[in-house]
Amino acid sequence: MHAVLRQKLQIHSALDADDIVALNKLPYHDRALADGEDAIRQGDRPDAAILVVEGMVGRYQTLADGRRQFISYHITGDLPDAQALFLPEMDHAIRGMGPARIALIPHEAILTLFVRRPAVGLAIWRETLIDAAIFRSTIVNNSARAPLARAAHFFCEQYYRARARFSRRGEVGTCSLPLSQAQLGDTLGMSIVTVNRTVQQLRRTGTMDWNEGVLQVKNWARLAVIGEFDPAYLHVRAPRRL
Amino acid sequence: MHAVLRQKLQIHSALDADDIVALNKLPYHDRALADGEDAIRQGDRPDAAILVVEGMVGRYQTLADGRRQFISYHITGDLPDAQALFLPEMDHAIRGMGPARIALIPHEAILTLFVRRPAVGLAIWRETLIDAAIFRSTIVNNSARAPLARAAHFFCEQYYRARARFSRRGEVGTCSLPLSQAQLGDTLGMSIVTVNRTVQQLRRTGTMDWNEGVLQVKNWARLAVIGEFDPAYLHVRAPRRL
DNA sequence: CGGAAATTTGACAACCTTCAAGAGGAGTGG
DNA sequence: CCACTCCTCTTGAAGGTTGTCAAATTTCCG
Repeated sequence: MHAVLRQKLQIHSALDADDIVALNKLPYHDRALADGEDAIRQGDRPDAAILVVEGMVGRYQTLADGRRQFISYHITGDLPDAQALFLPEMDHAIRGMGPARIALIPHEAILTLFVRRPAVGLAIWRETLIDAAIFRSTIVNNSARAPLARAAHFFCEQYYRARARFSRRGEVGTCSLPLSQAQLGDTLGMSIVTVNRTVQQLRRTGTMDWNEGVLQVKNWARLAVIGEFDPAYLHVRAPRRL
Repeated sequence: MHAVLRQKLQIHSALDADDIVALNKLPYHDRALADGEDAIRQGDRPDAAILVVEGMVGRYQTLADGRRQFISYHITGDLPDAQALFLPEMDHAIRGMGPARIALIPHEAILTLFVRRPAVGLAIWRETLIDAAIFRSTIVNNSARAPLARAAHFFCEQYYRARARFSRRGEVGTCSLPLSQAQLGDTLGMSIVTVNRTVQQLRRTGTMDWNEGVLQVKNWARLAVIGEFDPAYLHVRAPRRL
């Protein structure tokens, strides 16, 4: 758990030895999430923050008529509800996409750490800012791009984020993306039928495949062109050449 | 300028006398923005933060084919590019919607202030988190709601944010919303024709009007129902009864 | 093996976008 | 002062895309 958090923060922020010592003393407890199980619900006032240790979790809001809109997905090392440190009431829920493992870190311990080790606070602040940058990109993607480009951009982002952390060069490869087509529809704002046809159309380009929760990228450059994908907004400190 | 910033932060954060003294010493310089003038462009690396003093500014991204997608709008007291304090490269641009006045506060001065007065840093952090909450809501709105509800929700948000700051109770009233219908289309992800017909449809409900840059709310309760608007996500500390 | 869930396909209607053109103002120059 | 241009708003019509409805097929899980 401590290693996961440290590595994530060090992607974009410099931590000194004392920061890391303090980080490693953070108390936490593990929790397993079943597929579809909520870790937090809309309206909750959590007193601990979530760190994704393994698997994927998704954030979503529920609409008046019961439909869901997914907002973002998070993988190992992400802090999907860091904003709850300062905004007491959750405006969205968080659930496991497939089975996942999370660590719960008491807010109190994190806030104490911020006082003693401001650099850690800034690193987590930066984390929340990257989160917001991804939201901005999602607004643009879901509002302005046609289905094919929209889906391609989404796949690019998921692949890039999964890969940026685990490997350096990955023109070709796979990553986990354990969603159903219905859930992808609730992510991109398209009907399930359109999702299905769009994914098939993408497959026919030969740039990617997506089956049984695994995304396979066959031609990164062309997929990125289709999705108009420019990873600048992910603000990885030293942009990785994929 | 100092009063504008102080009042904004005090909406949601407690500042003590020393915090305010330090805040009032922040250096800045004023800048006038003409209608449509960019304050910052995508790719810039600004060394000063923007505080909106008067008027409205909008953030937008430009797509591959030149189309624009507006992301958010900001009024007096907002810090629309606070994220640039820690994410050096701008992933979007900021421009005046109608003539506006902004104050530029050097990043260096703000960062120094954070060290001496951590409460101010937390207040601005909270500001960026509310920003992100608004983004989440925008993702949901633009992805999942039909045109009528989508436009209604947008108008509700703009009205609520404008009103939350300036007056307590405003079931009925007006606020400035200096956009063209084309720009609203680039905000909500709808064509200009659909915007026009949707606004007319909203007018016919008798709940609102929008003309010459002025939004007039005639029946807040019904407009909020049409837009499925719940202001919880704006995280105003003591929710105002509108 | 059987039932449920997910994916896939087809058909049709509805909605939205695009294209086109007209109306109403604001600003400029003759 | 009027004509002209530009911009925004508005309206109409046509065509295409997407959503809805429905059902078949495949996959997953107990």
